[in-house]
Amino acid sequence: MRYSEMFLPTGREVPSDAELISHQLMIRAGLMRKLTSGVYSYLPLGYRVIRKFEQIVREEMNRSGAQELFLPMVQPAELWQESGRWVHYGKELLRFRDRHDRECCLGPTHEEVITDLVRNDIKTYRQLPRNLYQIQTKFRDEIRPRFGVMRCREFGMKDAYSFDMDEAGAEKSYRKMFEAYQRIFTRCGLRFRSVEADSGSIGGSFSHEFMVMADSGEDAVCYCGRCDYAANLEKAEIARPKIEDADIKNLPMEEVHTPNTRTIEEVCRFLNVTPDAVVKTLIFSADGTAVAVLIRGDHEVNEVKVRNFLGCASLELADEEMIRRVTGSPRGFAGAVGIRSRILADYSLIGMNDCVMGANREDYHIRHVKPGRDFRIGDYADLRMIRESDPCPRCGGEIKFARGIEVGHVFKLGTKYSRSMRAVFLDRDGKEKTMVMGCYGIGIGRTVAAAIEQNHDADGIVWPLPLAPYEVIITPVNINEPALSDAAEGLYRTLSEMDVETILDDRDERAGVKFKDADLIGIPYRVTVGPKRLAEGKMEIKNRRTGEITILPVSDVAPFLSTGIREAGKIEG
RNA sequence: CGGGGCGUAGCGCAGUCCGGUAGCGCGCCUGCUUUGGGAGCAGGAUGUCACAGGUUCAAAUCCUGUCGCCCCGACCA
Repeated sequence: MRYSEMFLPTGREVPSDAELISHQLMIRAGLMRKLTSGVYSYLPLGYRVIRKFEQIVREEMNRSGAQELFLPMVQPAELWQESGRWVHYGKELLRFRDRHDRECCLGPTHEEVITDLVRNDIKTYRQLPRNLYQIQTKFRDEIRPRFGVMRCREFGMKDAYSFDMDEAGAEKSYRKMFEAYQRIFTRCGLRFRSVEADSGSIGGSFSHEFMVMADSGEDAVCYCGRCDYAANLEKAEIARPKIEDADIKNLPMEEVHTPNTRTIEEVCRFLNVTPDAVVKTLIFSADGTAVAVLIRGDHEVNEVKVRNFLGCASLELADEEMIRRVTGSPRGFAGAVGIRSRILADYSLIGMNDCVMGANREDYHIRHVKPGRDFRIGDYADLRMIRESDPCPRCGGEIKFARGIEVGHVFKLGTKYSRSMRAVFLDRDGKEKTMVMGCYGIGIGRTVAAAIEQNHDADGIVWPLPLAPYEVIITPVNINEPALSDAAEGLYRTLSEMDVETILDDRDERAGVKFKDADLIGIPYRVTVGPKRLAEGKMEIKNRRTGEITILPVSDVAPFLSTGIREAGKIEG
């Protein structure tokens, strides 16, 4: 493509509303523009990158045996009422009425539609298993869209759904997707990690997130330095500690006046104890019912774990009114002694026998509390966040923390949708069975943004070759010199004939401007056509990533680039 | 939704306190010079100062309301 004919508006200024580097560069490099909050247009250059990534996704999905189809974005309310999500899916589900006053929604995901499709047309075990996928626009009315295309409302997603006869088959389908995802992100040249993820109320450990590692990532993950354990922080398990029979104290409870001490730090300072001797009592409202969660003062509660343990749909910290009802005191002084609610305790409370707690009375705490003696704990469970000092739950090795961008999620659904929507089949002996499902997503735009987070420098984007919108940019230093212009045109023609994706920067601009733009948009190879080299019959090839310069005779340039690109493709493929 | 900030030319911003001719840089158009890392000179175009109402002789500026956008907390690809 000739640069002079392209719609490629680049910018020198950093847009004022962009925080993340990927967001800034996607605007500056002319990849996209915002239409309204959380809704973006892709410009030609950006769309080429999207298409490149989609193609890799397609190839690997097809290779895994999945079949591509295309489902509607507008969906009828009835399907969502059947699955129960019309009520349970929150405000992210954009609902509206059509001219006949029929309730509809924009698809935030497609389990309902695909399950409906499959239940109508798959009737026998002979038609199973199947894995169907699409690359479609989703709409989720996010509370707070941010970070450009990273968390937006309208976005492209590859979503796949597997249907199997039984658990064993579903596990096989899951495995295949997991491997396909590994190949996809490897081919893109991204540094990523698959981590165990929360699978919500469906249960099981069959959920993995694919995280592109980046400090700007919204997700925190931990991984073991010794074994291959890796998990989303909210999922990371903590082994039940062994009970050490340390010195068992049996001091009587004592209520102490502790004015102006609401935080753990203040209590510790006042009573001269360490945070691990304090027990925090957090009052949650679980589907409207009060539950007290006890956690050591130096730990943080993991709400996902609490929610999963209770199996409740909603879990939030109780409001002032509920706290008063169960503790009889204002927020900040809750304790387990005498509390009127169910009590859950984190494993770390096991063996504690002399702790400080709120007294359920304003400005008072109790010390020398002994769980079991002074109050009863309903259940012990793993309810806290992992810390960097905790050992690996698998091998006891050292746990490390990192941040990542969730670009993919593989999920075993079980029969959640197939049961509620009656997706059944007849098995070999004529018995009706419920299909076992899995679902598998990849954020298309988000992966592209994540690739930029990981691949940029002070001058702009540094595309991994498989995602680059063009592979080569030819930069004649001065378009008004016929010799330079002709040589550049000649190379452009040769490369195009060799199917090398090339931009010819034929703009009547100064060399500096062209170099800056080439760097900004991140084309992997730049061929500079300048007077000095050309007089010697040579051209200069610069590698965007390494900065390495190769000087070759004119006739060798195209073959060099073509084979270089092909080789790189082979390695990544 | 709760808390904070912003809205002035295509982009980045000043001007707002203290009311009085709407500005700067980049970009854009024309011409000449220049031509290997965002050129120089000369000339030029571009504004519903977010919107609505109010106060005033006079409002970008003061008052009230509305909308939009961004950032921090409840969700997910």
